[in-house]
Amino acid sequence: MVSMKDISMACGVSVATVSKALNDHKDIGEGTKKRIKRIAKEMGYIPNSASKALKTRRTYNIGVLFTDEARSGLTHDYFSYVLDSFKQTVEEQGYDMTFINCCKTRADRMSYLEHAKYRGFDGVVIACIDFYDPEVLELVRSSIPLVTIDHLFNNRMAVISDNVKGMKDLLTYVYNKGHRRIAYIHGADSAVTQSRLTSFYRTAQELGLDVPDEYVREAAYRDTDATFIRTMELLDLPNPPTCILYPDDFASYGGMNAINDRGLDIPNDISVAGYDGIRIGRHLEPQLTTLRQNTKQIGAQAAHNLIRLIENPKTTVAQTVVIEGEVFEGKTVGTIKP
Amino acid sequence: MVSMKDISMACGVSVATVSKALNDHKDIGEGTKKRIKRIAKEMGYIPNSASKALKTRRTYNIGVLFTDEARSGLTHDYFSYVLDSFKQTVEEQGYDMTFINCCKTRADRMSYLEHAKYRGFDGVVIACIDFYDPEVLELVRSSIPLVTIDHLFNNRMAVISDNVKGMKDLLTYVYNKGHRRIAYIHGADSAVTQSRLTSFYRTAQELGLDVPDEYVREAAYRDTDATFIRTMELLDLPNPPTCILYPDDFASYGGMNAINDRGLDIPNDISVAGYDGIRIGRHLEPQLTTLRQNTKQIGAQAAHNLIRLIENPKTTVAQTVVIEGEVFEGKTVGTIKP
DNA sequence: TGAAAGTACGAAAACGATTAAGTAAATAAA
DNA sequence: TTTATTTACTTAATCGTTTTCGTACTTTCA
Repeated sequence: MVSMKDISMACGVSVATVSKALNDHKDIGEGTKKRIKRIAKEMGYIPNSASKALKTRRTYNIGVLFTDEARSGLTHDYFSYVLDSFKQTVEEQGYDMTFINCCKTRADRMSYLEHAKYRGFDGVVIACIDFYDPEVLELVRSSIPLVTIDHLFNNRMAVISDNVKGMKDLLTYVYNKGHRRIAYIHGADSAVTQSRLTSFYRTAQELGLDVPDEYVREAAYRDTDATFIRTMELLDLPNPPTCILYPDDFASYGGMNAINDRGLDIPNDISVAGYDGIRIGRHLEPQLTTLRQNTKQIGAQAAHNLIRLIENPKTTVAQTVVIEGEVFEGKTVGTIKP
Repeated sequence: MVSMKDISMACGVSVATVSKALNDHKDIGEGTKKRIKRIAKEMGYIPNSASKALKTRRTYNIGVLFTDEARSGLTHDYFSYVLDSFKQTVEEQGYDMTFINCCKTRADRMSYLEHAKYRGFDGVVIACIDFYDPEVLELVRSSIPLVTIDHLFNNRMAVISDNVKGMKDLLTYVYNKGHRRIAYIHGADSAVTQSRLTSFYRTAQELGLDVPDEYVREAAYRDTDATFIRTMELLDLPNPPTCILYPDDFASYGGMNAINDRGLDIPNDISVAGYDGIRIGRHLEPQLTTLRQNTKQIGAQAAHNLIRLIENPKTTVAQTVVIEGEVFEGKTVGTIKP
């Protein structure tokens, strides 16, 4: 490994001069600077991030915490797209991304915060996680620059998908297609669920829509078995809905299976809509009508805001960015004639 | 940030003693060791990975290169599961995972190898990538411990899904269901494609199966449009196949759409099979028959072998591990009576 | 011509750890 | 009792950078 010392010897200057030349400090002569850079390149010099970090206290490394219950957020349709966009954006800005170790089985493991300090992350992004985990709270209460996705903490930067407008738009879309008996199978309790549920009720009221209690049921996100059962229950109602909204696209297929099993046709006999806009939904027939969340924007905004926060901690106030999605008009919501 | 120096002062010993005590060296008295550890914990001491790496030349950090054409491998059904398993395994062993920066737009970017050296990765894993990229070759020719997934380089460790046996098993399964006119729409050229294609032909021969040239067509992986077109072409043949194999599960849905558009029923009129075993395939109706690759094993083996290589570079020879998948018997391949 | 400014570089300390080598005291062996 | 060994620590160098403070030499300006 060739170091600045090697270059300094090859050039007949001090290491200080090499450092300054490579970092374009102004107090180095043009000629020397050129020469040092040339020799450095010739010798195949690569800086050492560890020693750089040690001196400057900046790692240009961002910690990511994406942890589903069982697995990482990597296998999660929605979050993997968000993460992908986040990654692309931070890399454009010269930052790297390291996962915060979330293996909870090791005896000598560190907490999330300890791990973040250990690695010296310049900032941290959190998503797809149990936000009530004490370790998450510890991290959030720390002084590390941090951005959360789809969850709001006090005085912390957040990027959230606009679930209020999303649900409103989706419900309104369905309403405008003539549906008046609309059921909603929602996900398990969380900030996201609450936003959508509240928006669902409020929008229904605004539209003058009657929503019987039995039309609103709970399932878990991405749980096709749960939505299958809930859907069966809805279909068994004396006055079943003409349209069912699901927690997310993936789970909606469980519901659609129930509907198909009953010999009903989508969208002629009953309509369905998902939430997320996962890729495969656009490639299956009938194409899934859904609220497509803007994962590209969410990831990019989270990255930009986090980096801004890192690079000027004073001027940036904690702010929340809300990213709108849009109704993707597939073929699973049919028109009801009055 | 409390450092060893702070602890040494609080304990009235030298920093060397603190270091040795915390690292359980044998030449520190029991009492002192206990005391130092206690005080360290009380003071909230967290080691500094940068300075540790600087001295020891070990980062306990693994670089990952997962790069699809446009995006990272994060949004790739198969690879995201492999990566998830890899992550879990390395974390259990005390390693972290950092992405190798693959943003190719920055002017001052580093090559993959440069980046790996810069960050001092103890090892690198590569998958889901253009293995002919010159930068990848540079990385492969370097002396960094490295494991590739689903690709074989000379003298490099590799973990590959058993595409030969996989295709053989899948084709044999279909054959045993009575099919004799079996088409194969394969993916674009790559090591994986070649293995499967070769195995397809060889197995066909072993089974005494006639495969007309027009039954074998090329599409791209995960490209539903391509498989849609190829499927239409197959259906237009004077003597169309009774079963079509696809490049992967995702792409198979493009083919199934074509089949449905023709008013044909799966599996009664025609059968299809995918490859991968993506999660949603098991939750859609009809359940997709496919070759389920063992992503859990692939990721875990890659991690274990890489870490073994890192921890004893001498004794470990470059080896290839082949992980078998298994036929997942869904409902898309029907039985043909003789 | 002399003082003030500016330019181009170097010396050395520091970041937070590890580790080889040294040392003093206690213990064991001769 | 003397010598050898063991124990428990310390000293100091080092990893590869960055950065403050000097310093020698030039240039500028009164």
